[in-house]
Amino acid sequence: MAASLGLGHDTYAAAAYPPPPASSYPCSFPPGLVADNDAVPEFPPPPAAAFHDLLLDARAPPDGYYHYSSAPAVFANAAENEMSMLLCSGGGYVDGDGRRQAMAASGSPGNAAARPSSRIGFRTRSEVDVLDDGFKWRKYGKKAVKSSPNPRNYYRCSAEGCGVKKRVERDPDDPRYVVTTYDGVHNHAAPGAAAYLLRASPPCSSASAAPLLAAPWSSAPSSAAACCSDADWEARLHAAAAVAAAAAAAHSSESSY
DNA sequence: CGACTTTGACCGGCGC
DNA sequence: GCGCCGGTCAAAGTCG
Repeated sequence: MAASLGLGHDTYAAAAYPPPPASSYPCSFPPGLVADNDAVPEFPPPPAAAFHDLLLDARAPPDGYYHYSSAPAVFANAAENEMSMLLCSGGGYVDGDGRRQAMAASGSPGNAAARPSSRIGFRTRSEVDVLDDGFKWRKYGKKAVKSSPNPRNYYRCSAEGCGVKKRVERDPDDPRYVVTTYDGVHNHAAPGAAAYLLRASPPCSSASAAPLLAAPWSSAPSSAAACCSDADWEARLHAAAAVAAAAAAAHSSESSY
């Protein structure tokens, strides 16, 4: 695995931001999830990292332009599923050549005034390209990109008035992985698979995002183990990722603008 | 027949 | 100014 995580052209320069102290992670990974040491050797896994708290840790940079969360990456393995996650908000990212790029916005790429407030990328090992995250998406474009042999697909949330977009592509370095990048924040509830995740508050999180971040592992370990088959777990993990991403983005926007 | 996907064209930003 | 590139549009095709 390279020093930075390959997300197609939009390689997130995670190495530029050191991990926060262990004390920033007051909670535990959910049952069955472990940090993936091999994926990012320069980021030793926090000893006790809360998935949702990491997601909530996005903050706007001082210059309002570009940053990574102080918890730049979350890695998880569960049975046959692996997922890694990166947060980015504030409207910019660093491409594969290390150049700082403006966030493209709908209808006006690079327009700082119109750019979305957040972008969050997931890297998930999956045989299917499009993960069911509980939201309904409409594909609006497909593009071969120079940085990857695999095409990049563009989706928009089908909900009326919701401008959330996502890009999906196979990792050029490892086609077993799907890289999904979300732009924006849903302004509506998840109509499908993610809905069942919206339950009791997690043990520690911000009040604003708590309802969205209540993942399966937020309940007692015994009940979590009892309700999750491998397939169920994978589905929940995917859905939780999307829900958490939306919440993290919302939190980032609330605290930054 | 409506919703969705496909795909080539188009647009704007960026580097040279 | 020009060409490259990523992102989006929109017409045509497909599907249930």
